[in-house]
Amino acid sequence: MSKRKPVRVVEPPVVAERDQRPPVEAIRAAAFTQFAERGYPVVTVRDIMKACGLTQGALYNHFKSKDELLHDIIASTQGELERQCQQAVTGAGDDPRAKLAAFVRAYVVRHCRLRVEALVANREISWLGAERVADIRRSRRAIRDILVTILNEGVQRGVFDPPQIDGRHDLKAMAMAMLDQCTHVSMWYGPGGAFSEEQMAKLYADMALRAVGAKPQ
Amino acid sequence: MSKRKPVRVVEPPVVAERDQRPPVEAIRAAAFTQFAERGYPVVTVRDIMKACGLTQGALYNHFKSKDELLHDIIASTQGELERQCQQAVTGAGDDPRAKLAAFVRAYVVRHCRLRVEALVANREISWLGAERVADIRRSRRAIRDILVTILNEGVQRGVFDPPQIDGRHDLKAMAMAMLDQCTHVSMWYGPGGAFSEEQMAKLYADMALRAVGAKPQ
DNA sequence: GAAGCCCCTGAACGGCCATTCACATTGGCC
DNA sequence: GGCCAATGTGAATGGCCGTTCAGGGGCTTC
Repeated sequence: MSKRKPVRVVEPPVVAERDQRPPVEAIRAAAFTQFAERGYPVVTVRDIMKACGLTQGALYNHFKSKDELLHDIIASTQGELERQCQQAVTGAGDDPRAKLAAFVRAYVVRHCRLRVEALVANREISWLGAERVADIRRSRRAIRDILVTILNEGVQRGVFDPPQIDGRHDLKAMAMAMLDQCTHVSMWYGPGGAFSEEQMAKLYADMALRAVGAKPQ
Repeated sequence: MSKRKPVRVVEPPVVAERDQRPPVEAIRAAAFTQFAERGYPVVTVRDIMKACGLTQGALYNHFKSKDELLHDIIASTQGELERQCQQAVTGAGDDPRAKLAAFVRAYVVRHCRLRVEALVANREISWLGAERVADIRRSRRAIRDILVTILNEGVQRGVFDPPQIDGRHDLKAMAMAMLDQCTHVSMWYGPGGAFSEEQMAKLYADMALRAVGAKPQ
């Protein structure tokens, strides 16, 4: 009757065959799956290593600590996300409307396609030690700032007419709102549904353009 | 060098004076704060009880388990949220535009004002055992359905003209998107900022109305 | 065939976990 | 004053935790 740990639905991993990939990758992969299914604090080093056919001690030949392992996983998806957002915007030409649409579409497609990666990056980030969390936050701010810049341009050029509160805009809040919205598709979108990733992305881009009051192109 | 637990930024609680309120409430309050600051799995029963000036064993005179304690906390805020949403809508008259605005405003004001409650309810829910999570999910679905119903009415009556994908609506997806957006104000809104809770609520209501293509009233 | 390196093993360390239980201590009521 | 229920204590139970480290294989390179 003494259940020692909260379990988040899924049971610990069975023993596995030794993963054939290079050990660092095998460990990363196993940890990723475990963190996604059960959450960082209840996944033990032993669980992770068992899942790729090694023993506890071997982890420390490849990572300094469990914490570093988590950071490694989150940082790599976060970095790729930032790159993709930047790329989408620079490839979209000069019109703020096109930039906004491209940004949202890229962001949403990614969050539909790499749901699990997004989930881990967003849900487990709070377990990172203070030093290791800093660069992830920086990247998030950078992404937000891309969006804020687009909104600003749109307003300056008169192609966006966003809602005001007492005569003032709050473009930062709007950017946050949009990002929250787009980020959390990953929490409920399933590929089995009636709409594809691209259709979702289009829907979200439409909503974003409407929200900022984009003038017809 | 053997840091035993991930810490989520904040240190365990110092010993506290015995809380003067009735014990159940004192425990609930202490647990709530601890869960909010450090997260369910790393908060120990000893931590909670120490924070309200009791010892571990006493918890079990008031709750069956740590799990039940968490459920108790989440269920009470979730219930109140559901009630407030319902109330806002029924008090808003007949026009779907008014209903939508009222819903969003109530939801956002609450999530700005009770940020921490929202945070705990959303972040820690995944630690609840399968049996205990069911009624929370039911309540969430109920809230979503209120929103879907409003959107549906608006479309039927021709006062909403939401974006389509390949000629079809996806009102459920739109409802989810709006809820995600509104829920996560609680993650970054701070009362020190330039805008009040009510101003935020108005901003979000405006965005929602624009997103669904509400015709001018 | 020796040396050096990389990688893995599994025991060991010091400590903490949720829950139970025999045992006080209270305070109201006869 | 005696009884009872409610409530609190803190030791005990049977574990598991992240990390370290001595020991040992199996490579390559001389």
